[in-house]
Amino acid sequence: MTSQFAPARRIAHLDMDAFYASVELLQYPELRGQAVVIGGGREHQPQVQADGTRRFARLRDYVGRGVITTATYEARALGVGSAMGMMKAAKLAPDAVLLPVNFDAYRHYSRLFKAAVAAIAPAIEDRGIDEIYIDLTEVAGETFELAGRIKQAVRAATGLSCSIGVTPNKLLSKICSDLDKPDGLTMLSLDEVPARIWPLAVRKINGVGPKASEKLAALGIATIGQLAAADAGLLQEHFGANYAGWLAEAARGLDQRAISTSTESKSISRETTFERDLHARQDRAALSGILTALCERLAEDLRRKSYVSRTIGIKLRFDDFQIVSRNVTLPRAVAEPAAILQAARECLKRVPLQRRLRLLGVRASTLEPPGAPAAAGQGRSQGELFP
DNA sequence: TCTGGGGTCCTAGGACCC
DNA sequence: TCTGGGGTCCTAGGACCC
Repeated sequence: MTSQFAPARRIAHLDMDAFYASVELLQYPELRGQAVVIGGGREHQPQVQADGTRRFARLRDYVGRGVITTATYEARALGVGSAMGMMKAAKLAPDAVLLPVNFDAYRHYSRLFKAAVAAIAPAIEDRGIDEIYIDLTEVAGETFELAGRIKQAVRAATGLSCSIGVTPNKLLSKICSDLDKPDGLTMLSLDEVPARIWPLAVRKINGVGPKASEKLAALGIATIGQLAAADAGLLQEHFGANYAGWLAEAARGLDQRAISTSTESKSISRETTFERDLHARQDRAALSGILTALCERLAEDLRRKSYVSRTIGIKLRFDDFQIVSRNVTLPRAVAEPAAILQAARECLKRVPLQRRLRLLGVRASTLEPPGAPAAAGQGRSQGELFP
């Protein structure tokens, strides 16, 4: 794709610092400097006391199956962090302040920071609520000054800090935004990859997760530099041609992916983990109520986002954490709760339900805008087969 | 008393079509 | 009596990410 005439790309990755926790600190400034974790449901709201001060729940008070979504840097110093079960975290940091998630507030600040960036650099790829890629290639200005201006604009719009990496591609920028957190700004060119990227753990590569890094470790490959030096045949043997080829490119800091500005969803889903594991027979009524509620919420999501869905699926997680899914593609797209529920029930019939269930989810995929003509050649309706 | 909820992409096999 | 090479659509599972 890169022609010899194309200008060198300048891709930024911007990551908000401890985003959920930082938004909470805007509302509760008296917690600044303390260990604070965000997680759980609507319980443990701060209580306003008679003298006007607020009383906060502590991590030790938590009972349930929630995980931490974000922790302040003070809390991270105690060994707790994202995705850790809160019961486990409570052992490490019982005195940490516990706040419930407040997605409405996070979405609000997410819109604010993205709008502030878009006013400077419009080519933005959304990567969730708290991070974006920005293509600065066509934006006038020297890179360091430009990145500083973006950080300042984010702070002015939200009162929050962020960390930015700027490099020739998304892969390196993602790594670099994490190198100097919080409030960091890291720039890197391709010829700096050996000195600054190769010493890092392979896990720092976006796309190398727990499974792949463990397999690599077993091969004696711990750092990105070792990955870059690894034998191509060896990698292919263990990871397949596709992933092995990508690993080798990534280790050299090469990545041609363009910024994607599309906002179309591929699927929409709702799921819930029960307070206690449920059995298909003994807890039939409870499960039925939960399934109905999930379908209603999914229908509401579809309506709000103006989609109809041709494929409805369910997801179950059993008490042993095994996940199974079933889905069905319908002759025509649906969005009504009753139609979703009917399809979900059909899917559920195809799952053996011996074990207790921990989680139930409903998913809508093959999304279309409502009223769009059915895509030609898709599906095989009885009507077409037997005119 | 481990382990949330919302997503994307990839793989692999089978059905079916030309 | 057997052999093709595409291609799309669909399902289920898994890795990974925020």
